[in-house]
Amino acid sequence: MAVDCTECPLRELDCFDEMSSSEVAFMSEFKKGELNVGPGTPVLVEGARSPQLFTVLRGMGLRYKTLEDGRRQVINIVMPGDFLGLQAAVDGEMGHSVEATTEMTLCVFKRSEIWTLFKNHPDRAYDITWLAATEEHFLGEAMTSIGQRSAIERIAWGFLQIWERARQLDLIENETMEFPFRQQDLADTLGLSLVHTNKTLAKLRERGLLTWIDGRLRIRDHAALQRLAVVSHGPIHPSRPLL
Amino acid sequence: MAVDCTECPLRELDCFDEMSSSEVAFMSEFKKGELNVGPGTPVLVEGARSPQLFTVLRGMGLRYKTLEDGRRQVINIVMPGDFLGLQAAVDGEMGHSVEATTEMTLCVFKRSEIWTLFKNHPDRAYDITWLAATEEHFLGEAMTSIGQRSAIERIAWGFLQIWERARQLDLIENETMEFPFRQQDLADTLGLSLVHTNKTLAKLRERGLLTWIDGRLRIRDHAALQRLAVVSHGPIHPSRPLL
DNA sequence: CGATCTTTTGACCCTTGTCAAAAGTTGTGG
DNA sequence: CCACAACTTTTGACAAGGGTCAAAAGATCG
Repeated sequence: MAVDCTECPLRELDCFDEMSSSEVAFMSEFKKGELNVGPGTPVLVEGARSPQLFTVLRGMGLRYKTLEDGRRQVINIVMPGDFLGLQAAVDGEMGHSVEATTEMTLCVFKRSEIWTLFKNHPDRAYDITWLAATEEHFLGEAMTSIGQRSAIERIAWGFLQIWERARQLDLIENETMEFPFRQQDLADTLGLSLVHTNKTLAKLRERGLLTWIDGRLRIRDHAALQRLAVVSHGPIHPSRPLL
Repeated sequence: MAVDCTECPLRELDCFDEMSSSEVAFMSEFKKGELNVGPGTPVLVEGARSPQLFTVLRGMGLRYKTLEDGRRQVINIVMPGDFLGLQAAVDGEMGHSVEATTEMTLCVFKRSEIWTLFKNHPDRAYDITWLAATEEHFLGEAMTSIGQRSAIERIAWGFLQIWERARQLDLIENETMEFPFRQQDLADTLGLSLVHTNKTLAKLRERGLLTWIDGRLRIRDHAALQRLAVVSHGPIHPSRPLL
């Protein structure tokens, strides 16, 4: 039932690094199994210790933090290839929660073996650090969006990010991609209210920049969105590690 | 002139992990020298490759990103013990810039040796990952502040963070700490305008929660600030690695 | 003692948030 | 297959938090 790392469908993609056969062999051993969860299932919980680490094999979800009074900030959108639980692995506990939005399949690793990994597989350890540093990079960009951009700029920026990731993962079919989130999720991602998000979205639609119907997103004018988003120098990584 | 790692003043602090003598010996070798820079000096530049990595030994600064039209988002405040340049080390280039605000002393490491570190010093490699994961954690919190909190909540939250870090670094003297930034810096950190930051700051002062005079900050009512900031569960780390 | 930078104030108003309700969707059980 | 509950999207009206502009008041410094 479970996919063996030797035939991991993600590894085929151009956006992921090549892996030597010994690396693949090690990952096969490191992988303890697969977890299948349905929409709405919490995968990791803020503040909790998790004995497990995951790599998303299939499906989408959200990472988020909640304030005591219920306000929620979505940190980012979880897509295939994302590595989950690193904070719990090194820090002891998670700084945010992760929840599946669609049905989702995760490769499961054992947290306690991460130390072995560092000791015996420096190349893989380096990859983990790469991922952490890259995530840090992304969060800096996201912070800049929320802190500096106007509502319409933020939404344009957000969709460009999502679109680019989907493109790399080959998730775009017929010019559209699956986008299974609610407007509320988008609002919480960008630090906007639901109502204002809705109205701003309408403007983008009216201007013919994008459509979002039946859970599928379509970018119709990429260039115009980029202009709107005031994108800074965006060096897109050719490929990244996969765990 | 340069401080040898064996007598690193930071290592004495409770907030940093103990280091074995062999670890110290390795760091001594890893350290290539010291860099002394004055206020306003750029240490790392967004988008640039840097052949060097740094650990802040003394002084304060800012990490920030700028948009093409000049808007600036401060990612966080740089304090002693902070490790700078990881993104450039693994990614090739920095996702943000770093600038010294006060005079600053930095320990200098050679980027190219980081791979040796991963190979021969898994414990130190693990520490680097720990730092990256913890930074990620912090950025998530900061994003939540900017995205969800009101102006007064953000400022309260921000000062609490800064105060806590200063406390750990034993930087509080006479109930006050050095805080060498401008209101504009604070505004750019929290995603607020200068004017509004100024007015909100005045409210906090009037309520007797804090003072900020002559570049020194004083928290007068810590509990009230925490209530204002709607702090979520804040597990403070007993100690962290130092590089 | 100007020149320059930072902080403070006041006036004004625009972007975004809040409230409320209608309209559209989806799913469930009878 | 309909009816109803529950959820999401859309609209409109209104309020306000926070932004912008401009200028005065304080600092800093050569």
